Amino acid sequence: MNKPTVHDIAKEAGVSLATVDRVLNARPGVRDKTIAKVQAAVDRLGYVRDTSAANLARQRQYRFAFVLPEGPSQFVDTLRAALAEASSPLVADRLLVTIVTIPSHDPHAIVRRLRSLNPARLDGVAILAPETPQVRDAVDRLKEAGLAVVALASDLPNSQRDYFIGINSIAAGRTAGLLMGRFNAHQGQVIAVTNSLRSRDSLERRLGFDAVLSEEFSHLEVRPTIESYDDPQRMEAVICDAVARCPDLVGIYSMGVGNTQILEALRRSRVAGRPTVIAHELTPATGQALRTGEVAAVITQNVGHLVRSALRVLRTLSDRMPIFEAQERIRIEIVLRENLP
Amino acid sequence: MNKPTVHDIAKEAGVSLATVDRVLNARPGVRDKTIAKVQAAVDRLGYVRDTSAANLARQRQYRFAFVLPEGPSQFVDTLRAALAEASSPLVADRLLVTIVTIPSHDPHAIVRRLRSLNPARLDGVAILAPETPQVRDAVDRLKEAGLAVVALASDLPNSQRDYFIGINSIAAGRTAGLLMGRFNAHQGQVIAVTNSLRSRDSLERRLGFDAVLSEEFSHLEVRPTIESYDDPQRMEAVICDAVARCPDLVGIYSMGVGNTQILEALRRSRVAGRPTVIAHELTPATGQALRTGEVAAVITQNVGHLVRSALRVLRTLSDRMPIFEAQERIRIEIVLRENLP
DNA sequence: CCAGAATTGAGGTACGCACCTCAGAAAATC
DNA sequence: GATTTTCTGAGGTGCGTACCTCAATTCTGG
Repeated sequence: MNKPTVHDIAKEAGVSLATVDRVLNARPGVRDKTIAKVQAAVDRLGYVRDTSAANLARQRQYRFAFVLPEGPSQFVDTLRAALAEASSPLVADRLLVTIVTIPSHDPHAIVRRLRSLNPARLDGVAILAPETPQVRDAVDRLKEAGLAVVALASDLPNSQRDYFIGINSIAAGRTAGLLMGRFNAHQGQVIAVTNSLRSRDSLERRLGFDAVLSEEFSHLEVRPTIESYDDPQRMEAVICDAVARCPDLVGIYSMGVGNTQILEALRRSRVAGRPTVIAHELTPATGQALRTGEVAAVITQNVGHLVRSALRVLRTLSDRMPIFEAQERIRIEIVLRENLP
Repeated sequence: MNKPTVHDIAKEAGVSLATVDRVLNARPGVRDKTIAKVQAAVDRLGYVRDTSAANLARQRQYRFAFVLPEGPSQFVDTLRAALAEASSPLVADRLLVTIVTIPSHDPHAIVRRLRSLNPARLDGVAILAPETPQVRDAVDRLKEAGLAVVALASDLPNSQRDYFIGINSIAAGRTAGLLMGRFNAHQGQVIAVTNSLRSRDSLERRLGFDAVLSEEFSHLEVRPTIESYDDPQRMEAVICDAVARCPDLVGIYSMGVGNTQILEALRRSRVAGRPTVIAHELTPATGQALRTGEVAAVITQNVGHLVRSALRVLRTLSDRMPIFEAQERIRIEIVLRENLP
């Protein structure tokens, strides 16, 4: 009737509490036959460990670090905000989250920062960093120290990270491509803009975008990617130039950071016929642009889910429990003016 | 350094443990001045009640009922599945969920079922039911019995329900309208199909859909809604008829249940030029249709979030804690072939 | 069969909190 | 100032689990 406890298991299995405890917590010194007896009793009674009591008893603290790039980035800002929001209920849940800021572009500095993390004082790390060999090594070191490591938003596929929390960039690019194609029935040119194609995410988005356009929307011609290299002025100049060069520009695909500058440049250059702008990441700027109609669609991932999922996965990994994949899959969200959150 | 406990509060406030306990649990018999002292100590130390320990101590069980319509509905099926999926971690969290099935269309039977719920054995109820005066009354009765009540997926706006977990139907309809307009640059007719416009959700979706089309896409003409009244054969006949009548049909908007039948009818009637089909609710059938290209877009809500959000809200309400709105807002999701989960 | 090792049992303490009792202190009332 | 009423303190118990110790029992291999 009531929830069975360890005592019930002990009675049911005909062993002592100590043995049940040894089995449940995978402690050594129990014969296989006895383990089986206890397991059977657990199954029969449908015993589930009471996590509240367990956490209380073991004085468990989940100490996680979130490693996020510094610098003005609306995406990272929203991420930080989401993390801050999520952390009020955390305290009550024995979760201790620290945020570690890393420089955006200096791989060595990133690695220094990662090495400065004390694995003895930490149970898990969530990392949002560009993939470089140095970062991979640093991640592997954390893994070897026994920490749970998840990649956040941007995957580190060749590292030992336990899990990736985020969306598939190629699929995100394909989604953008599909929208661009469906939104533009007539032929014309599309330009794609990013901060830098060295970023794997931008590259993959572009790959997906191009693939869909060439498979299905051959009436649209995609120009080579314009890179701005973190320079707002350059961004503006290059965009104005490209716009001028394209006689029948129908679409602009903004693949990464710098949405604000792109929008600014567009406002100044006064393109005729209002090209379809599709951007990534829902931020205050892109949200506002959706409202005014300057941006037709935003492809994004819900940062709230991102953060909560990362916390759940880190906790599950720390407990060495199986991860419930379906719940952790972050969806590629399409935001239009009418379904702004 | 460490998390402060009630003992720390007692020391800090210069009172006994018993008094701290009285204040924290709002028990009577404490002078205002003393309450203030304890509050001050709580604030100063940043004390947060350890919910694990608290729940353990008070033997708390959250007993919730989910009231869901019976009958073959892919949406409700996925909802049930999501609920089943969500409930394995629940047991460990002192959550006890029962599912109550109600007939879809008989308001009196629904009410009988709702009345049969024993408020003494329940802490909260999540209800997915069509809004009728009888249902409203039943909800109000539950509220008066002290239960937490949330409306699931479909709101019960004029009842005393504490919260609505779901998406705004008008906005969902507007989103569908915007997509329909953007996907079809040329003029033509659009037909809208639903099971019944008596359902408030369908009605509101239609309102939103029409509003956007008439505001922005006047080149599209929306025909009066086709209703099928739960009859697959009728649905097919009516659709075939409508398709035949529309010389330049460019879009079909499926507002509610019956997506499978609509698709079936379309396959048979072999409409020329492949109209843009936009449907609601992501189910196995609509997902498959997205893959094959028969459906251009699906407007949906994530049932997993729906269920988890409902559970969170019910628990929060039972604890008489404030709800963190931003986290509970369910997004209107647009699913295309490329961002299928 | 016996020594040594491996396994098991009995019991305890602790975690942080809820809830209870009862005595004693402080305040309010007359 | 005496008496009632209202507050407060000290202490205890229990929730379900983790983790520890020590003794008792069972199992091995020789």
